[in-house]
Amino acid sequence: MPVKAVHAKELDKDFYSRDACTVAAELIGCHFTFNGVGGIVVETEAYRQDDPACHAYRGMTPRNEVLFGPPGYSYVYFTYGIHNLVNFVAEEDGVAAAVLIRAVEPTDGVELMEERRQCDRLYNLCSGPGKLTQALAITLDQNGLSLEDDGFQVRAPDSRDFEIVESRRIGITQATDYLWRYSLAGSRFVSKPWPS
DNA sequence: TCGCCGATGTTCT
DNA sequence: GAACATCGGCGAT
Repeated sequence: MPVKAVHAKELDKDFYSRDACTVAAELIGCHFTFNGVGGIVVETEAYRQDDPACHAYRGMTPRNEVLFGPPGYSYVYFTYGIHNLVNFVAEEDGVAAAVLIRAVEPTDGVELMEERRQCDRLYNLCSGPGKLTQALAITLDQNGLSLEDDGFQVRAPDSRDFEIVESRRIGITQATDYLWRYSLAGSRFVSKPWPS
C-alpha cells in the first residue's frame, strides 16, 4: 500500500510560531510546491499585526480571519480586481502575522506553469505575488488550508550556504521604511531588483 | 530600460 | 466612494 511520503525537513508549526521577520527570512531558499508545482522561494515580505501595512492591523474581518488563527496555514486574498496573493500565517505570543510569498524560482511543473502563465520565459513565471499564484493555480479556494497538507509542501533547504538581502517592502503606502522584504542574493527570479 | 496608466472587483469607510 | 501587499502594454528616452 502506498503511504503518504514523509519528509524529515517538512516545515511544521514550530517553524511558523516565531516572529514574522524571522519566518520570512528563513523561508528564503525553501522548496515550496502546491500540488507538485512550484520551486525555490526567493522573495518574501513580513507583515505583523502592529504594522500599519498589515491586513490584521485594523482588527479581524471576514476576509482576514485566517490571520488570527493558528500559524502554518495559508492566507489567500484577492486584490486589484485581478490577483490572488498567498501568505503563510505566522504567530508569536498571540500576535497575528503573515509572510507574503512574492517570488519563486521555478523547478517543479514548469510546463504547467508556462501553460497557465501563457509564457515560456522561466524568469517571468513566478517573479511576483500575482504571477506566482497564477502559475501555481492558488485561488481563494486555498484560503485557510494547512501548509503541511491539502496539496501544499514546504521543505527546508538542504543547506543555507547563501546570502539574504533585506530591503523595503513593495507596493504599499504605509510603513514603507521597514526593511521587511527578504530576497535571495543574486537571484534573477525576484519581482524587482533590490537597491544596491 | 523606465515610468505611466488602465483593467477589474472586493473590502472597508 | 476610495483604496488596494499587481500586472502588462504602451510610449518616451
